[in-house]
Amino acid sequence: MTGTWHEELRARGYRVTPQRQLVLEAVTRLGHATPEDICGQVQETARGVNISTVYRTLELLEELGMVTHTHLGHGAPTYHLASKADHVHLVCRGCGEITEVRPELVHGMVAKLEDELGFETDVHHLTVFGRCRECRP
Amino acid sequence: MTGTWHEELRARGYRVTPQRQLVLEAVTRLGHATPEDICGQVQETARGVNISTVYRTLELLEELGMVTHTHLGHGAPTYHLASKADHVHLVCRGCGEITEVRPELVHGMVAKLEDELGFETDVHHLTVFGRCRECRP
DNA sequence: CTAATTGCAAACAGTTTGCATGTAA
DNA sequence: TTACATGCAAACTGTTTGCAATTAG
Repeated sequence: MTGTWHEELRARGYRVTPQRQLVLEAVTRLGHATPEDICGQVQETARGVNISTVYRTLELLEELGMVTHTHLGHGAPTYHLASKADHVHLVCRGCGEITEVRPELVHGMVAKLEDELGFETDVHHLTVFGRCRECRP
Repeated sequence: MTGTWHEELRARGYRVTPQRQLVLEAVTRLGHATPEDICGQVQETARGVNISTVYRTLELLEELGMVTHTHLGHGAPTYHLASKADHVHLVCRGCGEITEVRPELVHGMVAKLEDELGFETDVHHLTVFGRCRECRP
């Protein structure tokens, strides 16, 4: 598994660096992590990695299809492993709780957008804001 | 119609100021406008209104339920009149086109989230990213 | 009058960029 | 050896805040 993306990077003319490995490990371990979270995690594990390197690496990993990001609130976006991203996010405006739900719950909507408009939904990036059971009026 | 929200403001101890009227007019005229767009529009119409006043006013109007905002991309959020906000946004990652669709298209999803999880969806804030017919692979 | 509101400047968070230095291949 | 990557500092965008001056009621 480790070798796989090393080849992928090299095949495209990119290099495998310790920083890139550390960032990917941090995304794997943390899930739903902001660039700053990732930077912090990496700095604990080892020597410092600059925040701008984290941004550049996340951009690269996203381009390679290994990670994806979502906007869960007002601040920084959060990053996931793409392989663990098969869910939709619910964000409660009351308590701020983030819930991951099965993508089947939105299949009806996705099918309608497809049939009526030819629009292909990016389900992994979908975030639904609202109020959870506990926070409803 | 003009008088209505003036009363509303005063009743809550807020004041009706020229700046607040101009910002509301700009939101009405522009639709899908960022704070900066709104500031620009207001400055054309009349004497300058500071960007920080625009932010403070939008916050107030949102609290009063007169406007809402959505995040349609990476940059600044866009503001609408709440009375014209009864739609869901589709954003195409290819051409950047923003489409407004009838909220009925997502009623199935909303009902499922409600039934299965007790989650109340904020439909007006919902933005679906993906690819439009023209930009699909 | 006087408390709410504004403008301004400064602080702030998140992100991007230019460039000299370092390093994977 | 050399093109790619990093670190650093500086610029930049979007937003918030403190405070003195202004103004609606």
